[in-house]
Amino acid sequence: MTENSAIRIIPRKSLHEELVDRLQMLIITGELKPGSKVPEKELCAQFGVSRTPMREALKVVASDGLVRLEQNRGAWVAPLTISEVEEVFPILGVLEALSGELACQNITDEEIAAVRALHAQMIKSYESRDLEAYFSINQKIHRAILKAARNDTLTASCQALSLRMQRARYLANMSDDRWAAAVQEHEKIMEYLALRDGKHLAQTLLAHMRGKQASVTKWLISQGAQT
Amino acid sequence: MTENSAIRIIPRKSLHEELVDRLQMLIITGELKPGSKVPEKELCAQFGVSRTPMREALKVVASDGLVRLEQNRGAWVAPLTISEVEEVFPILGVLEALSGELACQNITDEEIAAVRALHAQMIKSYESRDLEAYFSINQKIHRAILKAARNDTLTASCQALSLRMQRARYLANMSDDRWAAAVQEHEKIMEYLALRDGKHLAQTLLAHMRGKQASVTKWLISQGAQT
DNA sequence: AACTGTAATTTTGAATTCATAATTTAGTCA
DNA sequence: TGACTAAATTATGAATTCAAAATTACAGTT
Repeated sequence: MTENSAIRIIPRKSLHEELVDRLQMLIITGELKPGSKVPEKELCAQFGVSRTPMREALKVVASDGLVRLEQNRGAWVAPLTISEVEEVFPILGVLEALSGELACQNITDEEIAAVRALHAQMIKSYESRDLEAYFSINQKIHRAILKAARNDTLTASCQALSLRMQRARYLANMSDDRWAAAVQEHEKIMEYLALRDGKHLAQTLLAHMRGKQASVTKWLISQGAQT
Repeated sequence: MTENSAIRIIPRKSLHEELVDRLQMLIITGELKPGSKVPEKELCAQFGVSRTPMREALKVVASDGLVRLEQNRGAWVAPLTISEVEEVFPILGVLEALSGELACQNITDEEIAAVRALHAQMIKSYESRDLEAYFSINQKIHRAILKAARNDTLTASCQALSLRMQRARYLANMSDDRWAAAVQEHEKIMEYLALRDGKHLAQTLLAHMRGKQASVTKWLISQGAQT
């Protein structure tokens, strides 16, 4: 088990950047469980790298809040608490609202058409109750709006915070009601974006985020999560 | 010069955390100049640490956007561009607006009194045209409001983005007009905070940030900064 | 003198090594 | 048996080492 069973050589960017992505993935998908210890040695073996780049990556992931470093006690996967959700969603709300306003100022007709296509796909996923596909396309839509906002810093900020919430969204099933409401909200988002009505788009995105927050919080409570 | 000339042993927290703070300081104060190479070796010698914790710190600072890492070419101090300012200030605007709203919901009478005291000190600094003190107290006020918002994530996000703008604010002299306007805005901020009028406080903080942006942009242009 | 190609040097990224702190295990005694 | 102590083990933080890449210095050519 120590040798070659699951080793993958990583070429692409720098090792530590790649490892940052991998670590984030492991945490988001729940392969590394909230509150558990990050098994530094095993991960090094799994990815076939030494401790140096792995530890560099852990420092970066820690600065994003996905893990916590304890002096002389190593790295721990940050638990996902209700109060964290209550902190992060309002921030994401105002950031997405801003992204909506900026997008309305900058988006091209082609980009609107592309979002419309994604929106149509998403509706199909909803109608066939394909949650996996729905989430994936949903993310693409939000990313497309962010891209149209032409603000890389905003994109980076949103993505860093989204990551922290994603592991909840990944695992939380929406209620039927919430899903229907979310789709309704997306109809409005699409409409205001097409009209380039920044004010209303911002409002709708903010409300959309509040809906998500409520849904995630409800799920967390049902799971008996920490405050 | 290689030995003991300016070596300081660093005890406090973990080396890399301490180094993150030091690096940020060096960049904010302009000791490390925008666009210049980060002299890894010299810094290691200066702080009396090996390359490992220094490089860990650089990775973290890079993820905050203060330095850029180039594959096999080391770390470079991120240049401060006009477009970066135009990206970051609007984000800071909505975040501070949010902090204002939340602060109005949560702030105690004692905290309001403390902010009022800071405000009075700041006015004194203004009247004696002590820019250094003014900036320092100004920051304290914004931090106090953030603290009253009771949202650590918001605090962290604001501080990360503020850092990137601070090196401009550090070096840029305000015009007399801008300074007077800023003080006026702070009067309103104080007033709405005392009334716990979140909506108006948010608006005022947003406008305040727009004023800062304009002032910094103007200065950058006068310096012939990059777009 | 300017240009090009090559060798020496330096810098960088990553693995390894080492000292120390934390944890586990083993052993002692009540 | 169970609590306490001390030794052994392991994990962590940081320094050092090493290979590869980039930069610099330099010789030879025009």
